[in-house]
Amino acid sequence: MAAATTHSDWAEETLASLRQKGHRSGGARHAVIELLSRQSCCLTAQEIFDRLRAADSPVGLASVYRTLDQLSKDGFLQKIDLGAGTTRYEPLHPGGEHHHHLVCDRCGKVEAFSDERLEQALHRVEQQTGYSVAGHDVILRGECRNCAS
Amino acid sequence: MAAATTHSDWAEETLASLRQKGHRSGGARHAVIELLSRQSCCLTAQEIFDRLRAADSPVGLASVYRTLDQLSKDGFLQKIDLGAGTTRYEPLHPGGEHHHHLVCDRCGKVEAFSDERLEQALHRVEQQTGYSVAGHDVILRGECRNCAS
DNA sequence: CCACGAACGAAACTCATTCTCATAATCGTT
DNA sequence: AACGATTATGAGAATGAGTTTCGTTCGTGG
Repeated sequence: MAAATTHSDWAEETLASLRQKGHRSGGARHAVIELLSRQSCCLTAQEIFDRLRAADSPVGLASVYRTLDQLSKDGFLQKIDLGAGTTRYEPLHPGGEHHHHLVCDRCGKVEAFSDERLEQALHRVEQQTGYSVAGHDVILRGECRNCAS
Repeated sequence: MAAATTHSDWAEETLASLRQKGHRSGGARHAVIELLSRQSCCLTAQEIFDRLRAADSPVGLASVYRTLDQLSKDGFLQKIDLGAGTTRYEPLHPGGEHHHHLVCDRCGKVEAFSDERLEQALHRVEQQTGYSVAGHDVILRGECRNCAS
């Protein structure tokens, strides 16, 4: 695989980008980025807030949202809306694999999947639209193996 | 074309299904269904509420949500979450064409598209997951022709 | 070390959606 | 056609995610 970024790489690159853009390094943003870098699955803002509270980094909820918003705009996070009324966020590894999500409507479990042919089909459609497509979201809904039985 | 349902068919089938399930026919639900049947593009609950208010059918917002929820569960409506914080709904024509959405991040415009190869790729992925997949959502985001210039 | 301005946190606020509950309407039964 | 059981409805309160405001804190260049 062509140099997929590791978790700590992601945090470093993200912080470096912020520094380069002239931002200062505050404690709240650093804590959010550090927490995100250690997660592979997607988190909600509230979960991030709660976990940082439970740990030794009492951040404000507003700072969590500010950070998530900023990182999403800069392309370091992917916003994922699974339809449950809360947005989820997960690190986006540039050059790393691109994946989508599979949600169990019954138990709420979320899994990731990726498929090259699907990406190709999406790419082809994106060309045809006439839009300059910046990205796409794909969500499959159904029942997971456990719930289906 | 292979018997795609017409708009009024959709309303009739939807009402028939409710009757068959032992529901009574109230005015609010009927008004919501009737309004939806006349729309091809997706609407938000608030838009439905406002339009019915503006017309001669003063329904309660709770009734709008109740109806939308019920019809979604029964498979007559598709819930569409475009990420703007509000859920949209549109009639689902059984046997009719299945489409997805293209959203302009700048002006908010929504267009529909459909692509057979994309559906095939999705279907193939769905088989591989091990889930019993009930449906899928695909959203393409970008800038429309107007906004890109 | 200072001053400036960015980053922060608490709390008020917005807005979509859900809940509660009293009232009105529907429909099978008489 | 009236009755009664029960469902549908609507107003408004409640919830909860996300945003805004604003005074305070803190990082950083000078």
